[in-house]
Amino acid sequence: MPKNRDLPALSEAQLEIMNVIWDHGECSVAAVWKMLQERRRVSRNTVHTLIARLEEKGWLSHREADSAFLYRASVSRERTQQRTVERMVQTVFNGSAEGLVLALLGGGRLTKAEAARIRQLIASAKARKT
Amino acid sequence: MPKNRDLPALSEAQLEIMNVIWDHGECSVAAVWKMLQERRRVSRNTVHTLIARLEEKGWLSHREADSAFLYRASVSRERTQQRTVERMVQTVFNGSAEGLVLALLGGGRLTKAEAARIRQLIASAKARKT
DNA sequence: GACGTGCGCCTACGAGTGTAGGTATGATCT
DNA sequence: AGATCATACCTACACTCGTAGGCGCACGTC
Repeated sequence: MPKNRDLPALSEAQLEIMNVIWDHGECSVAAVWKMLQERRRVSRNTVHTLIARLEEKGWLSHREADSAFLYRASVSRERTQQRTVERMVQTVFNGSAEGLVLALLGGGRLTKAEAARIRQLIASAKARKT
Repeated sequence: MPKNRDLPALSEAQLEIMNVIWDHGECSVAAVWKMLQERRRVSRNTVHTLIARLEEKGWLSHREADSAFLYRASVSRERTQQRTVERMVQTVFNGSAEGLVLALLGGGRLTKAEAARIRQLIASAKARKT
């Protein structure tokens, strides 16, 4: 179980793979390939290479089943997301978490409903902590 | 004026450069180098190469002054931050801005004061919008 | 006029990434 | 048994990135 403190950030293509596996649990290469295929054309071998490299670095592990390898994530999506956000707060927002929230709200990309739900999230987080 | 819609994400070293220039306005290579030098050892030529490549891609532009080039950002820090957050919401949080805020709050990295300020930010954003 | 110093520029190199072609092996179908 | 298919693995290539060495030019100093 590698602590993903050590792991560097995932690239976009790598995240695509991880997302599929986080969504579907254990997957064969072919399964991941088919999922990706729905959104963009990519070769099976490309997916294999990406998966193999992710395993090398500790993001995935596999077991053999039914004459094919099933891969599963060795790092949870939640911890990865948290690490990514922390990293971004540091590098892009100079350590200011408020800066990030400001950018999120100021981007003009949020619907009112989203903004409302976010407000509520933060309110309830406060309730839990105090 | 390139819309940074087109520009891909900045790497960490690239962001280091951009942050210096965003903080100090127009800078010569030597100036940026000295700023970075305070935090980590890096060659002047490295800084030059990074800056040149950033200019190639439209993040920076320069003018000549006093027998040296002064570089300035052609994309604002705010828009870059917003683009980065949006990109992250899409790729890491599957389009869910709430997911991002949840990860931010759940990371255990925020002090109570930070959380409070964030709440206030969101409250005032609401006030401005309604 | 020689000389150091600062600066822009060209070149390079190792690592990582995205992409994929080819090969070998084992299962399945006819 | 032979052909087809799925799968894992090896190899490769172009590109980016971080890092830096070295060259040449201009300018001030001695």
